[in-house]
Amino acid sequence: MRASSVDHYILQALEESSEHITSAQIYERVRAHLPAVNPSTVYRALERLAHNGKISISDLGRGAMVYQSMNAGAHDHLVCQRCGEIIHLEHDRFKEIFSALEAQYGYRMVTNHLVLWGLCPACQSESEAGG
Amino acid sequence: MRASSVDHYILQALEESSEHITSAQIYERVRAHLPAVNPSTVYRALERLAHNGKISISDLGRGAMVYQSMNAGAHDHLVCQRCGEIIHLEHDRFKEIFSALEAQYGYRMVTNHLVLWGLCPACQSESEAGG
DNA sequence: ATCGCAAATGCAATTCTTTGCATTATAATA
DNA sequence: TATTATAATGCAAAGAATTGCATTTGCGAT
Repeated sequence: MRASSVDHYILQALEESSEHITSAQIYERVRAHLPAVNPSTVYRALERLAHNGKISISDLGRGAMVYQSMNAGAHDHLVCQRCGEIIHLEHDRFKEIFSALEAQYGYRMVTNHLVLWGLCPACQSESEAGG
Repeated sequence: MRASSVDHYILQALEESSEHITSAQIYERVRAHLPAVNPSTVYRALERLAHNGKISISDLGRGAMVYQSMNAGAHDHLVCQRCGEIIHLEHDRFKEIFSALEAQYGYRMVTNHLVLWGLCPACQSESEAGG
């Protein structure tokens, strides 16, 4: 496996940002160091890093995938399908199930930024009113 | 809320297929009934149906979203990040956690086709061998 | 230093999905 | 029937992400 400076700057961008960031944001930050870098290079690097367990990719319903370092503490998300509100959940909540799955299927669980969808209290009310 | 024949044919296509199907497959089946229908109409209908809790949308890593009827029994997926193998999980496994989340946050959980990522036994070996 | 291989990259094209805007269809009301 | 409001649609363009292919780069072996 060869090191890549793109990988380095991507990881740096992810470590520096406390929140999940989009590929566009990552691309901008990489470009600050490598002005001529191509978007596809960044996408490929992101895919490679995810493949190797360095980062994780989630769809939080923002229209673009968001990325985070695996070094950041594992946490999960409860997202309102309507208004997009995001609640962060302790990953410990799922540890038991994940362990059971690993034991049962021999899988090594990779997910540590699970996304659960629901309707927040406010949007439930609107939902009942509107149909 | 107005009825739409597109909605009808989409639901029909989903009920007829035991497995998750892609938007392309759905589009083809709707077009069998409405030859001139536009892709964006189908995408919008899919979004609408998901919004109204009739169907669910999942990314199973196939390069395109897959769709399923909410009438199909709730089940979740354990997907190998490398080879794409899909294991179906009983949704009951998560019922307890979901109930706890609903109680704690007042959310109504919508997810019933959760996707968990991992590495299957075979791909773990390859992973250790290859780096 | 040179050679050769595999990984990484650039570029353009393609695929998948969403969005803006004008138009059409539907249902309720007058 | 005519009117109005809202939902659904078509079309084209934009956005997000992936892919094919040729080129370049980095590393090890010679």
